[in-house]
Formats: sequence, structure tokens, C-alpha cells
Amino acid sequence: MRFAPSPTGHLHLGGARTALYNWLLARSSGGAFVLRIEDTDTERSNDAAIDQIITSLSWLGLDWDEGPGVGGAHGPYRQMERRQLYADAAERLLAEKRAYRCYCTPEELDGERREARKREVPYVYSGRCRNLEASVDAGNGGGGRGRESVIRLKTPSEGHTLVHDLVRGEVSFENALCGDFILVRSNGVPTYNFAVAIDDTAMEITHVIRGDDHLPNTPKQIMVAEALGKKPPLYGHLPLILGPDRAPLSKRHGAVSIEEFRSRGFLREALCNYLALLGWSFDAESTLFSMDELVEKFSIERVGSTAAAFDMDKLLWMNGHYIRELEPVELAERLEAYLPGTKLAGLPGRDGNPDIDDLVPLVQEKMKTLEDFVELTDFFFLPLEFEKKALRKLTGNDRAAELLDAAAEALQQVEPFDIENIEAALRRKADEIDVKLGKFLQPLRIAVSGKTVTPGMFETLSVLGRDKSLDRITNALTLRDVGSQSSITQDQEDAG
RNA sequence: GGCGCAUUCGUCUAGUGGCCUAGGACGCCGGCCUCUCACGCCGGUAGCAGGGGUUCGAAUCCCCUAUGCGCUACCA
Repeated sequence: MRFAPSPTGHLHLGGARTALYNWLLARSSGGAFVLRIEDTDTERSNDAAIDQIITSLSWLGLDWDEGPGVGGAHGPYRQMERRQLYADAAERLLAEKRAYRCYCTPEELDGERREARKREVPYVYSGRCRNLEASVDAGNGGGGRGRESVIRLKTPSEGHTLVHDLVRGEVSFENALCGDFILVRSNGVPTYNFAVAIDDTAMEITHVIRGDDHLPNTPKQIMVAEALGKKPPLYGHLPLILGPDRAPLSKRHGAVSIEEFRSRGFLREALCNYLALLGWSFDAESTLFSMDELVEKFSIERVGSTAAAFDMDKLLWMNGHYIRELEPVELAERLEAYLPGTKLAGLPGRDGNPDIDDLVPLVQEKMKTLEDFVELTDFFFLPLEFEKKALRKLTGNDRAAELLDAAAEALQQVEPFDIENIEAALRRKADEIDVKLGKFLQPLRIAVSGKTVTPGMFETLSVLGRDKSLDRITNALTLRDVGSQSSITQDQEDAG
């Protein structure tokens, strides 16, 4: 099995799914997963993209048995480093008269294409140069001197080429419509179809699982393999991934690169599970699969053939599920790695701030992404900032001052200042002044956090500590005394 | 235009001629739980693209139409 990305950008969702399926197939069948970089598009390929892709694959946990960084028996694993191989193959094909040099210029070909278009007839290369070799090519030192040439494969002009596709079944292509396609460009660089076919056979690739868009290329690759006297691999073509609007997924749909999902706080296990399900299913019931279960249960036969739309809501749900499933210490570790890129960078554990471990139990079940941790807990670390809505609720509440006073009074007595005692004290106080707990806690929540939504109040207060809690209550009280719109913005600036 | 692929709830899908009054998951709606929000639990909403066949019987097989997508490069 192989995954062979072209390094022209980030690893995106579609590529990741392709990689995942290849990897699963390899892992579940005891085969090798090989990573090969297809960089024959010299215009668009670049090294930064290769690094990026490798980083993303590693992050997903899709390790390769052969490829960049690990080597292997079939290297090198970058096509541009395999050029001698392609050149040799081209030479051989030329010598065996299975291929020939073509001297048609791009302009001439364009003309042919336009002509075909005009006559509403399918365009196929005319094969004009097919029988030139005797007269021109064989001449001294190559008669084509002075004029650039490409190398084309002689393809059958009749019959069909069958692709036994692992996910679609048998697909038939008419040879007459194929034409003698180009193997080697005039600049000496092999085309995709040529390089791929050579590499797949040379690397002893048995299964090629790739995007749908390659299906029409497949007969060409089979022809190359056969011309070379090699057996082509088995192919399976995955339908592409669509955006929510059912147009092919692209940047304008928002996050599409794996790197982006990572930085937005998604977990690799959620991404892999979700991606696995986007086009594959195990049975009528199951949706949650660990990596081990995927390896155990994945099979190419159960890959569907219809294009699937990406659904962020489902991914978010799944990500939340995996976050909840993590051991708290494990979640803390992930956050440890994640937080440095956020506004909380360096804050946890410093200057009397709470540790990540202190907060994980408070927010674990509320998080859908690691990113959520930041919004959920920022008020523990940063100067208090009131959300607009929260401020409105607080200033609009006639009893707020009274309730806050009562809360402060209750909290003063608590000793030790822990969850149980805080809860007991506050419940008692609420009882005493005869207000429902919810009514009592809500102004307190806003005063202490600036938000209408927070982790449990007792836990929050205990982590925040008595001093900070009381300070914030006091501050909220003054804020209420001032009360006007203009001073609200003033306070926000002070807070920030 | 040609060639190819596809079409089951809004979304991901189960389904391979009778088990389908079409199942699960996300979402959505309602309820329970509850200090807010979530989580969890319970319940509900919603679908076989259309038309012809074949068959005692079709989501499942065949044909046509429609729609979407891919390819049609000296891109991959």
C-alpha cells in the first residue's frame, strides 16, 4: 500500500483520509505502508510542503514503513530523485519501439485540440509522429536536433482497458479515446502517469488506494505497466470529500488542512475516527472506533462509492467524546502541548495561578476542542473582562448587590476553603435569605468570571481562592454602583 | 461535447429480492437531571431523485431521464 502525495500544499482532509485508508489497509493486512513524494510538477512542488505533510501524517499517527526519513528497500522515495529510473524505462520503451519521440509543438497540438472542439469530436492525439522514427529519429545523433521532442507511448487504437476497481468494481475505458499520451516532457521530466506506473511496479506496490480523480488515469498507468512487462497493482478509488454545500471541499469551506484542525484543538483520534467513517462503515450500529479497532475492522470492501459531505458538527461531537474519554492526566498533557500557542501561554502554574490539572476536572466534559479550554478558563488567569451579556444581566438585576453581599459574607466564613465547605456555606446562605440556589449563584458567577457560563460554581471558587473571589465580588459591587453605560466601557478597559 | 463515476432522513451511513411499517449516528425539537452551560438519559422529527420495466414480491435487478461530480494538459 502506498500514499503518494504531491507536495504542493498542506495535507488536507481528503489526502488525510486517503493516507488513513492506505495505512489501515497496510496495518490490518500486515503489509507495508510506503510514503512516496510525487514532486514531478517542478512548478508547484516545494520542500516546505513536504515537511508540512510529513508533520501532519506523523501527528495523525500514520507512520510509514518505507519513505522519507525511514528509508526502505525501494528508495529513493522522491520522484525527482528517481529520474534515472524513468529515463532508463523511457530508453527501453523507445528501443523496443513501444514508444516514440514526438516533435509536435504545443502550438500545433493546441490547434488540433481547437479543431476537434470546433467539430464537436473528441480530441485524441493524431499520432502524427508515430512512424517518424526511421526517417528522423534514427538519423545521426537524433534527427530531431534543434527541435524539442516529447516521448509518447504507443497505445492500442481499439479495444477496451478494464480497471478492476476495489471500490467500484469493473470499469471499462475505450482505448480509441486514449491516444498516444506523453511519457516524458520536452524538458526530460516524466509525466505523472509515467512516473507513477514505473514507481508502483518498481516499489512492488500491491494496492493503490487514492482519490476518485485518478480513476481516468488508471488505464494509462496500466498501459505503461504492461508496456514495461510488469503487472499493475490493484486499484481502489475513493470518492472525494464534499463541503457542506456539496461542492468539492476547498479552502473557502474553512478549515481543510490537518494542520489547521490540530491548531484548532482537535484530537488525532477524533479526526481519524471521523475520517474513517467518511466513506467507510463497519455495520449498521457502530460509530466509535479506536485506532486499534479500526485496524482490526477496516476493510476495503466496505468502503462506499458515493461522495461524502464533511460535517463539522459531527466532528465536534466526536472530538468532545474523545476529550471526555481521555484520562484527566492525559488531557492535561495534551493541553500542556497545546496551550503555548494560545493567549494562556505560560500562565498556568505561574504566580499563584492554578495548574492545568486543577482545571481539567472542571471543564473536561464541557470541551469540544482543546481550544475551548482557553475560553472556559481564561478568567482564572487574565484580568477580569465582562462579556456584554453578562454585564447586562448583572447590572439589570435589582437584587444583585444584595445577593453578592450575602455571598461574600458566606465565603468569608468558609474554612477550609474547599469545594465541600463552599457548597455547604452557599447553600446554607441561599436557604437563609430564601432564594433559589440558581438565582443566588448567577450574579456571583458573573462577578467572579465575567461570564454567564462557567464550570460549577463551587469548584470554580475553590480553584480561584478566597482572596481573588472576594476581590472580584467587591469589584462587581462598585461596578454596579457606577452603573452607567459609559463607565462600563471604562471598567472593561481597566480590566483589560 | 466526449468518456467515466455517483444518487437511502439536513449530514454520515446500514441495507445485496420477502426479516423494511427502511435501522444507527450527528444535527434539530421536546422532556428528565441540574447552580449556568455542557455531559448523561428518555422520547420525537425526517429519507429510498423521477419514470418505465422484470418479479407473486424491489431501496435492492434492467432501461431511460434528471441532477451532481471527476477527467478530457508537456498538473498531480
